[in-house]
Amino acid sequence: MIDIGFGTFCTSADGRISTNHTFRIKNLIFEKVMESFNANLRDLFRLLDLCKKEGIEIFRLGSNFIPYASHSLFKQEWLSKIEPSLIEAGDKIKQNYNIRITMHPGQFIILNSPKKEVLENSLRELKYHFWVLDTLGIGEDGIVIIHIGGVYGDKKRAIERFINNVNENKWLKRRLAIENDEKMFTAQEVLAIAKTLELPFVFDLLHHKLNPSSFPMEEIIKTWNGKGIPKFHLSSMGEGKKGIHGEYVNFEDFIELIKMLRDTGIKKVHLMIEAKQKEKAIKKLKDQIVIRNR
DNA sequence: TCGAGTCAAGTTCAG
DNA sequence: CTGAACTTGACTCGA
Repeated sequence: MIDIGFGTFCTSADGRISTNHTFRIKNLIFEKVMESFNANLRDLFRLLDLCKKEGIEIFRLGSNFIPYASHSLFKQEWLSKIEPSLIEAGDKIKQNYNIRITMHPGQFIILNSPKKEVLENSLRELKYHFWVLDTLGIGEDGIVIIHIGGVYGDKKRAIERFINNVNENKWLKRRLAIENDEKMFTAQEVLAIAKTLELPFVFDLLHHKLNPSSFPMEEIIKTWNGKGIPKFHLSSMGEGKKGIHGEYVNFEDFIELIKMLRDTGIKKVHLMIEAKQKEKAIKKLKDQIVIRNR
């Protein structure tokens, strides 16, 4: 039997608690940053309490935690004013919670873009993510997950660019993890990149089903060697519209992933449940597992 | 107070 | 050519 630690992200199911408070860029001043940051910090602990209560083992911090922190108009000295609160928060997390914290920046982070500016912006954004996790004192398993990026009409070149850009910015390897996406890069392709760069591979079942390929699951698990408990994304298709995350996870999808994992002999995994109903979706899944095992 | 429209950023593809 | 989708909803305005 595989030991499964479930994970949730950014907000509570009712949407009332969020680590993604923000404001409009035209209103960017230090006071607005602090207002959102303080709300995000307060809600982070509310969410960590919720996770503790629900037995959730992994939490994804929202990328808006410090709004516009990587924007060119954001003054870097503001970060040094925020730093003490983050260090304090990190201590509090270590003392009171046993939870893994990760991040997953948005679709704008593209390390294989042919445009110099896009690459630079992406690196700045990733640097901010690393800084947050480092300042909180989060361990090595606090990964930052991204997709490979665009294809630009030549996938081989696009992959080469990704590999070169990571190799030219070696600091990325400390926390970077890569994920297969639902359109462009299959699990098979991401696995090859992960092996070349020695990056952990976060396998996403829904993306794999929309963009299938064949690969040995043991190889995916091997990419996690020394980088924490192997992490997977699990979600189900929303009703009607394709590609959109559903409210809950279909039990069949859960079973499908577990079947893939079972034969590898892995003992423990983290499953990030990407469902709109967040902690409620986890609860429902756990209930179904209990019923199934009865 | 609430629903609708809008929001920093890239890229792709359905329609 | 446009809008919507991915990461995630949150904010803002006007009725």
